[in-house]
Amino acid sequence: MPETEKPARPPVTADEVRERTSEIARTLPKRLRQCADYVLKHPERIAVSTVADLAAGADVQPSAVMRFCRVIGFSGFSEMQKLFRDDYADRWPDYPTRLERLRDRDGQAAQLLLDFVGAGHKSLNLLAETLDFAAFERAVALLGAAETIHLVGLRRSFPVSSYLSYVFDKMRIPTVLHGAPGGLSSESAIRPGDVAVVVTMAPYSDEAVQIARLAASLGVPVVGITDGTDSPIVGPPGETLWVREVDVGAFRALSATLSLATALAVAVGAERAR
Amino acid sequence: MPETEKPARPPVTADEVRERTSEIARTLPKRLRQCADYVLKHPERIAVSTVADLAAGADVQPSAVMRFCRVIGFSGFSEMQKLFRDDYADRWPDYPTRLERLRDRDGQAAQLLLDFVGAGHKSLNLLAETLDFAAFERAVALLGAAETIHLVGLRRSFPVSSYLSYVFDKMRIPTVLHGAPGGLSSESAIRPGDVAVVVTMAPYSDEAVQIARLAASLGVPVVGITDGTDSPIVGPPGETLWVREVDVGAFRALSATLSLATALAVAVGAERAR
DNA sequence: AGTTGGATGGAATATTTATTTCACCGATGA
DNA sequence: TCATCGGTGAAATAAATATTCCATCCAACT
Repeated sequence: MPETEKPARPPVTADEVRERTSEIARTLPKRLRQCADYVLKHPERIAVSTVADLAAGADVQPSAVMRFCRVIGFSGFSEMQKLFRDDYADRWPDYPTRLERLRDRDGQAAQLLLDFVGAGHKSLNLLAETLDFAAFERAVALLGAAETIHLVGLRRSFPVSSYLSYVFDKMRIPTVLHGAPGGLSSESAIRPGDVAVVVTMAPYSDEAVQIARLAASLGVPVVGITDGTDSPIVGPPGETLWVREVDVGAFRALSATLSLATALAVAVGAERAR
Repeated sequence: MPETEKPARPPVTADEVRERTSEIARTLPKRLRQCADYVLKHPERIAVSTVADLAAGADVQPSAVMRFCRVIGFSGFSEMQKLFRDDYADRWPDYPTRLERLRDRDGQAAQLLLDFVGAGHKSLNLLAETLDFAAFERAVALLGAAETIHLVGLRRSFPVSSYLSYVFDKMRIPTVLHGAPGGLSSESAIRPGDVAVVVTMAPYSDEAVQIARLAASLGVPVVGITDGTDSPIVGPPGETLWVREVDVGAFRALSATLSLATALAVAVGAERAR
């Protein structure tokens, strides 16, 4: 028996709803198809309508609308509507206020999580506002032309370099991941024509800095992702991208750094596809 | 006797609401002024919020919001909301707003970065709004009492487990990181009294699932971080935490997952400090 | 200090809205 | 022709939400 096409998971963006809807619209029975057509035609109504309004608009019964929501993967109309409302509100983001509403949650640990979420929002904003986009574009060009990309990131930055390694690999771009815990040193793999991405945050790790120096001495440009002007990797030919993470107590998440790194990798992939 | 300032007739456009509001804001008592300020600052919220939401945003009681609606000239909140909902539908599609942000940015790559930042924001919201906080607290308690914590995460999830390893290490909590690329299998290190944290996202990696099963068979509880109800690690004793990431094209960042993981680790550290 | 009147918070109530249920319909295949 | 089953509509129920009410508070005035 063939697996059912029903998605186990509800969509997370309005776009995803549109996609799924148009995908399955042709296969739906009459009334559900009317719902689908209406949703495709008037997506903006969803955020501000009731089930009854929507049903009237699509010329069906409310229960048909409910069924439609389920077919798309939601638990019901409310869940779908929430998505569209958030999507709308996201254009005027005001995350602090939104989080405030969740504040009076149960325990300590829950508070902490909200703190990290808040810090993540702030870090992302900071990134979007302060990033040197010109340098970012140049870094993309540089990496787009590289033969092999060397990824360097230790300790706190290791998740970043390992994620870069994963994303590049998925796009079939050759990389070498340096400094993996317990891994062997692979510094000798650095050759002219390559480019290195070095991620290091204060306090800067000696090994990362050394690999950066080595690369520079071989004429290999370094794309640095770092967090301060006093960073030791500023200087050698290449580009430097600054990110700042907002911290929670003594701890810092990686939201901005990882978003930057991911965008960098995907942009490089797009660049190379041409 | 001077005419009262109360308009007998309700406003008929959203603009009119704004005008009246800013006109009388200074003359209003404290709570009503808070409402006025909030409405002026976030007019877009009115169409998609409930009275309770608005009240929370303005930090007043719902009844204060009701009074505010009356002061402006409406019969109640519903009447005001109706006005804003109609207004909202008229403005659709709101691509201009969206494009505006994008247009003044230089190139494609910058574009992409902003997309990832946007996805990050959404993912964080989704996390804050949908996380099962009770399960989160239970997971913290579980890990707080563990002897050794086993961290399992491969491929896309490896950055998460390696970051957990870093954070736990910083707090001097003993962990074993499994499945490091090129690392040796350390499954035999799993012993009763330990707890495992298994991070795996669709498509689920076999190895991660197997380690989870092994742990379960040894009576070691598993704290699962995963993204779907059909995830194979749901089931064994322990807790399951669901996270969903909003994606950009075919790519997905890790903002929410990493924030959750970090918060989990720090909360466990705090728990143990007691 | 005592009185008064508006302002406020919180809880009770009314209303709207979402969701479930179930009986019926109509096509499809035996 | 009859049984079956997905699809459908309508009405019942559950849940969320708006609205009202009232006891209490607070500041201004006597």
